[in-house]
Amino acid sequence: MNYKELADLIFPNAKEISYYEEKYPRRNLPEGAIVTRFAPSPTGFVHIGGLYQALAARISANKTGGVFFLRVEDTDQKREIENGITGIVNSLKDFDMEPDEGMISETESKGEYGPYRQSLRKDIYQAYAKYMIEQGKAYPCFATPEELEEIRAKQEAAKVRTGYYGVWAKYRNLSLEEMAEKIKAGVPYIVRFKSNGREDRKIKHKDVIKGNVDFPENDQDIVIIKSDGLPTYHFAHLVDDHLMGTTHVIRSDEWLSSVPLHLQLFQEAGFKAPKYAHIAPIMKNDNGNKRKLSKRKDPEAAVSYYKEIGVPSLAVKDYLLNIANSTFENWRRQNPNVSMNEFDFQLNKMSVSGALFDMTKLFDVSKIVVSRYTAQEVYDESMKWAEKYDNELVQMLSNKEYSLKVLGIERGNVKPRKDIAKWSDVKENIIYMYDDKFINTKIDYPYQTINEKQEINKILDLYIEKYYNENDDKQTWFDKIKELSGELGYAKEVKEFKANPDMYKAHVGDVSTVLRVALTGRTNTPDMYEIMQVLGKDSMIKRFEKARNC
RNA sequence: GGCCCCUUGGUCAAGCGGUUAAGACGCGGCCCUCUCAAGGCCGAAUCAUGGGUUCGAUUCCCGUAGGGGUCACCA
Repeated sequence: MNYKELADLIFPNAKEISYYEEKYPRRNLPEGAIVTRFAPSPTGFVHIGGLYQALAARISANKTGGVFFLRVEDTDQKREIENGITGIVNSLKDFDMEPDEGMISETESKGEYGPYRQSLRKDIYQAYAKYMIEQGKAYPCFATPEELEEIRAKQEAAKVRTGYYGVWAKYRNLSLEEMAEKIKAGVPYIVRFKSNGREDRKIKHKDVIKGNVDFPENDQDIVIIKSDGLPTYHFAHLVDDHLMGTTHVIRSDEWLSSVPLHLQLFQEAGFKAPKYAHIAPIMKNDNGNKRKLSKRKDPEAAVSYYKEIGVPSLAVKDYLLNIANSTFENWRRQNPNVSMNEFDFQLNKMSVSGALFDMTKLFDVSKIVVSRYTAQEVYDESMKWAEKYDNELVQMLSNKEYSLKVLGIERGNVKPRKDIAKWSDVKENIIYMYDDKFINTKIDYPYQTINEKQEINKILDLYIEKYYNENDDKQTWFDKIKELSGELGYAKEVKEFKANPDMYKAHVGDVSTVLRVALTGRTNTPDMYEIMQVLGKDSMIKRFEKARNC
């Protein structure tokens, strides 16, 4: 019995690895091109941290003329969810980060290095596992869960490291004959890597993000093929990233401690190891404690959350890039309308420690993004959002011509309004502009300095009858409000009032407030001239009437 | 517990042996011919800690504390 015969016994139908090596030739890409991937498990919604990694990967590939692919790691069928891949594919699409290769739906993929779904690559993994056995670098292990438990208990009692290694690896040194015998007798087994590492030796590694990291060598005989015939993450990583030509593994830093193992795997298999970039997770402050954003506890951990509240995906990406490379913010200020692909993104400039997710900052970024939108764009995006989440807003927006005017207030000029962070803000922002929402709703008019009914009515009547003219330009319009103020004994200028407060009842600002409150039911609104223009005289008369009867 | 990583204002952070320790969000104030928003100006607020090394440490080394990760037939 030799390794080859043992390998044949275990994987009688597996192909030679040369078959796959030829089938998936090395990529022909320019020097420095980054081939990288997003490799999630279809076990739930896409996490904001996952999107963050994917963004770093997508941009790195774009910048270098490389490849970004989507590989689905579904080797744990127990944890899989219904339509998990679709969720991932759609999330990437929502953020305009579609992969160059990989899964494009639950079952379909594109690209020459597939399948891109690990459960469909079973034959490939087995071929490579067979190869490892032939080389004497892997072996069948017959340990039952009970035996493993027993080993662990002994290790804990002896206060030594737990795991399957060295003298504890009880099936590691079985003779090939003994192994064959058990297999033929039908004893269940899995396949383990035969580590030649030593815990007392150190390896040096340079992570693209974390920099120099030293570890002890790996000496664990980790499982490479599970009892269901599928590989573990580590082995799938070795095989897939080798065959798919990955140059950079960009992943969450919880994997950092697996680096010694992965390097060893590549070394022993005789393949070139990729570079590793371990990204710090996005954290949340939970009662003074920093912790990872949790899928279970934090709604904002799901990328779908941002879609639901209507934060533009571009804003989420801008914010994330802000965290990724702090120079981005400044660049963005200088290049407000340039694609983020033009930004000189540096993987190695990413933060080594986890940043707290700052929703306020995200909204600020978002307000800037939205302020650059035209009224038409705000309209389109709000409508798209509303159709899914807010019927009343759809109904309001269905009056398109009018809505465009409303959304156009203080928009498109040099100092565009910066008050919408998310589409779910829109309704509250504009609802008072719609007569059918305003006229028949009970309003508590928040009058301020001038709050006597009679005086208010006097202002409203005089203004609409004597002063207001729809054709006035803004300056004339305001001059008339001043005149109105003067006629009724109010100061035409605020400064004048402040200088001689005893000579006037109040000032032009107070008069304006009366008009504003009567018109909108609010003390704070955008520019009142524009509001009147959009409302039109008929609506103004109706609104003044309503205010008078209140 | 072992191993590994991290620690600059409330938050994101620049910094890479000599700086008045940038900038952004948030906060406070003032100014902006009517209120907001925006904008402009100003301000409060940071190098976890103890030892070294050095003429000089935020920066380099060691320890301590705190935080995080990892120790599966899960990824």
